[in-house]
Amino acid sequence: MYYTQKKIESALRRQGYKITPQRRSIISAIIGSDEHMTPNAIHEKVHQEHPSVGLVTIYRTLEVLAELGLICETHAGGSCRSYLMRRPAEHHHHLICSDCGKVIDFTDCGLAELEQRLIATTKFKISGHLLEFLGQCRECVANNGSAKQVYNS
Amino acid sequence: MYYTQKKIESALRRQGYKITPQRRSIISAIIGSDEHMTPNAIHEKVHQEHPSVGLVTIYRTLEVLAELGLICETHAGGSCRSYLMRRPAEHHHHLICSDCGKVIDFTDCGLAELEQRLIATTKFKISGHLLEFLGQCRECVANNGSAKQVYNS
DNA sequence: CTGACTGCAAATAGTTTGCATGACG
DNA sequence: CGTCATGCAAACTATTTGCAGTCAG
Repeated sequence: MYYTQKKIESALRRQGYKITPQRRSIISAIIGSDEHMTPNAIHEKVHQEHPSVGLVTIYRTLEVLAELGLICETHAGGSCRSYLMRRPAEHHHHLICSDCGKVIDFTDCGLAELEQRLIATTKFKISGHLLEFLGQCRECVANNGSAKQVYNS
Repeated sequence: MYYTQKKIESALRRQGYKITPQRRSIISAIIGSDEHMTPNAIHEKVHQEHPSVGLVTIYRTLEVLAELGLICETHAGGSCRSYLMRRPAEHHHHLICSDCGKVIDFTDCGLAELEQRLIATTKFKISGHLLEFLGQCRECVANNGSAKQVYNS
């Protein structure tokens, strides 16, 4: 279901990109995490094994991975910076805990009908959609109090 | 339906904020535009009338307006920087042209059922959702060629 | 009057680029 | 071996903050 280290590496190789220890480590860091990660978070994680890896390399590797569609960006909680996460091969959306950052994927958004209606009424050529639910996971609800209202619902 | 200059100003006043010519101008710039605007775009527009207004003031005013829920942020095309737009008072979503930035609002997303299902299966406390369709409007389809695939669909 | 608002300049944070060196294939 | 990748430093862009003067209420 999810991409494996192997699959990603062979995809890279197939596209003429070289496999370096740095890239291996970056890929493994992304795959090994259940949460969205900022470039910075990835850097810290990679740094533990390979202290010499620069943040620049993270950015450049992420660019390549995103280009090949092996990772995707999301927009988590309040801040709008680009977050990245491992990505299942198929269409999916996210349910994000705004407290701990936990991400749950789901695929059945049932928006096809709405999309058709929008196309009919607006004559747009729709290329995709972004759907994210925000909230608090059970653990964070238990720990804190009420959820912050992040987006209008 | 949409906030008017008057309503926004009285909301500000009610909260103890002062109405200055700069703020008036910023509000009017946002209200007067059909598209999402970056802080920079707002600055340019405001600058035409009041050349002395600094970008800093734009940021500070936007912060206040967002705090009071009078404007909202969105995530347009590829780039992930924060964009802002006028905001209807009620629940709505956006259909965004990734070429020209045109924004169409719609309110009937029909996601309530999905939300209930997610709550049931994940035990999340869901505080809201973000739904944006990306594509090209009729004009841009006519002018260019095929749409770029921005988000997975 | 007085606290809130503004503009400037400087500080931050995040991200990108140029270049010489190093390593994958 | 040639080419692509890396690391460093510097450049850039977007945004925030400190401060002294100004203005709305």
